[in-house]
Amino acid sequence: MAPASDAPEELGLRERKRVATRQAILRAALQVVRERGLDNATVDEISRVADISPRTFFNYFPSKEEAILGETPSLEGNPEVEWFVTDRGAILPGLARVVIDGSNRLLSDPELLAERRAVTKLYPALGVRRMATVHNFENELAELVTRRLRGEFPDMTDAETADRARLVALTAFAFVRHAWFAWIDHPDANRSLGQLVEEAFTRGAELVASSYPAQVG
Amino acid sequence: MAPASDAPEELGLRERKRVATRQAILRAALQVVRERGLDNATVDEISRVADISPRTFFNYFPSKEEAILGETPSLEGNPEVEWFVTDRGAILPGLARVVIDGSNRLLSDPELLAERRAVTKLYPALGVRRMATVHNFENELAELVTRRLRGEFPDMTDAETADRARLVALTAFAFVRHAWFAWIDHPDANRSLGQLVEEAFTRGAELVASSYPAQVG
DNA sequence: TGCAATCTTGCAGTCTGTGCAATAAAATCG
DNA sequence: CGATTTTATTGCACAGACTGCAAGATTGCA
Repeated sequence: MAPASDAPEELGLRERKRVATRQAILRAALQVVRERGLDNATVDEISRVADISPRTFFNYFPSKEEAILGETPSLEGNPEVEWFVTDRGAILPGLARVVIDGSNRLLSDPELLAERRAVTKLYPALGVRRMATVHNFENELAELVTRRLRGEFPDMTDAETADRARLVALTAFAFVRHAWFAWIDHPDANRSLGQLVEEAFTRGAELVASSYPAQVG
Repeated sequence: MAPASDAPEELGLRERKRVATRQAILRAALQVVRERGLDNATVDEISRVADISPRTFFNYFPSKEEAILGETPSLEGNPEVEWFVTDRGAILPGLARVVIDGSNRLLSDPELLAERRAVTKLYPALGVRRMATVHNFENELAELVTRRLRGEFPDMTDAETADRARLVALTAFAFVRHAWFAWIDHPDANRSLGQLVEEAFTRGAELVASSYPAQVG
C-alpha cells in the first residue's frame, strides 16, 4: 500500500491530469473575470483560455460561478469534528474551534485565494452567489450540532434538538461570516482567517452580553 | 390631497392593472410549481397561466425565482427605523424591535404566504435562492446600524464603525433567520413570525451567555 | 378628440446548462 | 505487449433564462 499520508504522492496519470485541468479552469476563470470583467466572462471564453472544450467545463463545475468562486468550505475530513460531538464544554467555543481548524486548512493556494478575494470585493454579485453555495456548509454545521446535542441531551425530542441545533449553527455561522467579510475587506496578512474567526466569536459574545443582561440559565 | 392612509385607494386604471398583473404572475408561479413541480415550472408556462406574454413576465420580475419567492423583505417604510437610530438603549433588542415590526407588516396576503411556505419547504433549492435575495436585507440592516453607531460613537473611525455594524447586523440576522426557519417548519398559526423573532433573540442571547462567561464590558 | 407617456408583445439573439453518442486516452489483465 | 474495460473529452442538438429593440396597443391628460 502507498503511504497513507496526506501528501499527494503516487497519483495515476489520470488523476494528475484531472487535478491539472481543474486548476487550469480555476485560474482561467479568475483571469478572464479580471481581464474582461464579470459580465463578459463567458464559459466559452474561460474554456478557451483553459484550453478545453466548453462541454468539458461542465464536467468539472456545475456552473460558471462555482469555477470563479472555487471550492466550497466543508467539514469533510475535519479532525476536530469527532472531538466536538463528544466534548461537553461550552458549545459555541467548541464549534469555533472546529471552524478555525477548517479555516486554516483552507489555505491551499494562497495565490488563487488572494485573487479570488480581490474579485469578490470588486463584484458584490459574487458575494451574493457565495451566500448560496455556503448554505451547504451551514447545513453541515447544523447537522454536526444535532449529532452532539443528541448525545448530550438524549431526552430532548427530535424537533427540539433540531431547533436548538439550528440556533447554535446559525449563530456560529454569523460570526464566521463576520470574520469572512473582515478578511475580504482587509488584505491584512497579519491576521489569518482562523484568527479573525476567533475574534469574531469573542466580540460577538461581548456584543450579546452587553445587549442582554447576563442571565445564565 | 388624497388620504395618506395605507389603504390602496384612488389608483388609476394603469396602476390597478399593474398590480393585478403582478399578482397574477405571483399566483401563477406558485400554481405551476405546485402542479408541475419546480423543474417543469418554466417562464413560458407561468406566463401562459398568468395570461401574459413571456416577454411581459420579465417586465415585472428580473428572474423566475423572484416571482416564485415573492417580494424581498425590506426596511423601506418601516416607522421604527428613525426611532432606532436615535435610541440609546441596548442595540440588539432595538434591532429586534425594528425587524419584528417589519415581520408583522409582511402579512399582506396570507394565502400566498402559506403556499409559498409550503413550496419553500418542498424544494430546498428555493431556500438557497432566498438566501441570495435576502442578502440585500442584511445590507440594509448593516447600513441602518452604521447610521446609529455614527450618532452614538462619533469618535469611532469609519472602518471600526462599519466593522462593528456588520457584527451587529449579522448577529441579528442570524436570529431572524432562525425565526424564519422555525416559521417555515411549523405551520403553527399560534405564533406569528414577529413572536418567533422575539423568541429567537432571547434564546440566542441565552445560548451565547451560557457558552461564554458573562463579562459585561 | 388628439397628443404624450406608458405597456405589451414578438422577434432575434446570447448565454447557461444537459443528454447523448462518438472518439480518445489511460488502467488493467492475460 | 496486446486486448479489454473503464473513464475522459468533445461535438452536437436542444431546452430554457434573459435582454434589446421596435412596432403596436392602452391609458392619461389637455
